[in-house]
Amino acid sequence: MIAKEIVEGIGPIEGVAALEVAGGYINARLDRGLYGRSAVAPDSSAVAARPGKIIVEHTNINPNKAAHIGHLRNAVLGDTFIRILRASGHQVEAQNYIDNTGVQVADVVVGFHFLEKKSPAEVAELARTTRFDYVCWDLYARVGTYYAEHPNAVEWRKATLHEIEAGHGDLNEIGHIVADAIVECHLATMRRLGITYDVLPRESEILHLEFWAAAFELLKEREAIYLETEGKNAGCWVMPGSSFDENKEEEDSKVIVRSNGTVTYVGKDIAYQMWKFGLLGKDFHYALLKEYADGHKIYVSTTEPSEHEPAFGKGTQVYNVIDSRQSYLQDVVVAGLRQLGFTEQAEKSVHFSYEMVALTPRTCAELGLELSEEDKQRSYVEMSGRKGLGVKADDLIDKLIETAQKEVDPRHPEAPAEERRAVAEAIATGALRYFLLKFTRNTVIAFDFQEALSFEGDTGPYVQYAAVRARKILSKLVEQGGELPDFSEALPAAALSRQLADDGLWQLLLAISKIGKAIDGAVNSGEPAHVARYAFQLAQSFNNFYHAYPVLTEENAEKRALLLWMTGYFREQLEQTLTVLGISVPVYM
RNA sequence: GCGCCCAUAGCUCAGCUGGAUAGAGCGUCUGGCUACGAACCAGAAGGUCGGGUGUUCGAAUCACUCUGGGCGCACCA
Repeated sequence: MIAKEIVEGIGPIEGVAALEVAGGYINARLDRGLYGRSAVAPDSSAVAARPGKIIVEHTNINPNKAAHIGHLRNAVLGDTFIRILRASGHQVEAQNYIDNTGVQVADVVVGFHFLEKKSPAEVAELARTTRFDYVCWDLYARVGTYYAEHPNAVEWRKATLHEIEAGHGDLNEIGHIVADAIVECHLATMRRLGITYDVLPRESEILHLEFWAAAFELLKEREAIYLETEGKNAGCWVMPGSSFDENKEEEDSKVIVRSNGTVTYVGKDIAYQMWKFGLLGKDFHYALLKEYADGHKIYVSTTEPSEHEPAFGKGTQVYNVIDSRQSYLQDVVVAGLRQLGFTEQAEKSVHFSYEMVALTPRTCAELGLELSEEDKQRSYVEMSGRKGLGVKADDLIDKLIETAQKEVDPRHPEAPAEERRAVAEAIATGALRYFLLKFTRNTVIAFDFQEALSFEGDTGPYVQYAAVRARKILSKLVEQGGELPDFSEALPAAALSRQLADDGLWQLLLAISKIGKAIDGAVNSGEPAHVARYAFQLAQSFNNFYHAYPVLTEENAEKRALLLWMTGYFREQLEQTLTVLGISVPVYM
């Protein structure tokens, strides 16, 4: 009733062909010719640059062992979100924090020095000649079991941490050899997936440049923390529980400085978060760590100035890609900023959280890992670096390439081996990135080899395949001596109106033109999975089109022009979407 | 004990700020390759959205509650 009155009273709208009443709803039918025309001959599609700089910190792997699939989820989420932000016009800085002086590195040092009795020179030799991140992976697990059996061995860790902090001695030297070598391994692993960084801020510089001291003074001055005089935390500087959770009381206070005067992890993190916003009053110096063939440079923090050092930090918004298990600590960090009076920055601090990657019992069995009866009943089992329980990133990538190669080789026996290898790599990394992105962030991924190695259905290769098919149609056209018409001439609004009366084609056009919406949605919700989902739907629409509308054999000239234009438009939009996802399109499949 | 998260088809997951007959993929069953290459497509079967109460014209979506899972809650990082 009301709907009918509205329809009758509203009058004609530009671009809308008809309004219909349907069971209390009003359906607007777009003018297909006009809509199509705006896609064939767009006015201007440049994305406007946005003010400010967004810092996205991700990866952050302890440099003491090989990266595993949990780390990959972090890095792929972070890297993709960066690409999404950049696609929507933001200036973004990719940071990867390196804790090269922490307990995890110290434990591997303990392994080399106390268990294996190796000198720094011998460790350096190992780093050069072996699959070092794998060696450390095993050693770290060994140290873990050793601690469990010899509780006193924790003294070794203490001694090691002490030397590393003081900055001298064999233990310190081994620590830096290990951390530097493992960082190189991680960078190489991530590079295989197209992931890179702008700057690597390291804990060693945070320590030597005394970032903490500056933050400590400010925290005391603004009374964000106080010296506890009684109870279990007597002698410690603590942040009251009420600062980060209104339901908390004094007894839930968080220790920031221990009674022995050393700072806790959270305290250091507050100082670091302040630096990211340019609030600390201190800064790093930088050195060029590496430069890739494509010109991309990665800088690393240093204590001494060098020539031509770029400026990092001073962000207006900060995303910390950290798994959801650390949400409590992230809350404390943000509360620290707020208590210091930096309310704006506190609001611009986003814990970009995601659930862990666990393993299915079946995958554990395939890896030869023994599980308790209890674990076998679970739907997934948590990974543990300390126990050496996990799937190494490079092993998984290798396995994916191997699997892809088995599909590629028989399809293209005549192609050069090198080219087939490149195709297999594109498929493997596309499959992996897509697999990690298709789940929304707060879904626990129960990793399963069979599922991850699949190239059919809702997978990266499915999407790549659609893109390859679109390219193939266009290249076949040229091969047959044809050429692309000038669509702006060949497809005036009237022609589009005629051709788009076909619902199948109209639906495809609607699907293709929604990329901007998908990206905006992903930015607003912080959900890269939206873009992955859009890519899949787009590929589905195209595969459908591919079967329903033979392009090159179409005899009606106007329709053929439309089909060719659609193919090209699809190809363009899908490739753009895949680029945002960090997935490349192989030359053939 | 307190806090956060999750529960949707046999399995794995979507479902954005509540809106029309709840969607994919896998698996199962039927069909489709002398081809713009089937890593594909078409079709079928399969769900009282964990239970309950409430708010609303309207709830998978919001609130409360119960049940069953997961993860946190150190002078560890």
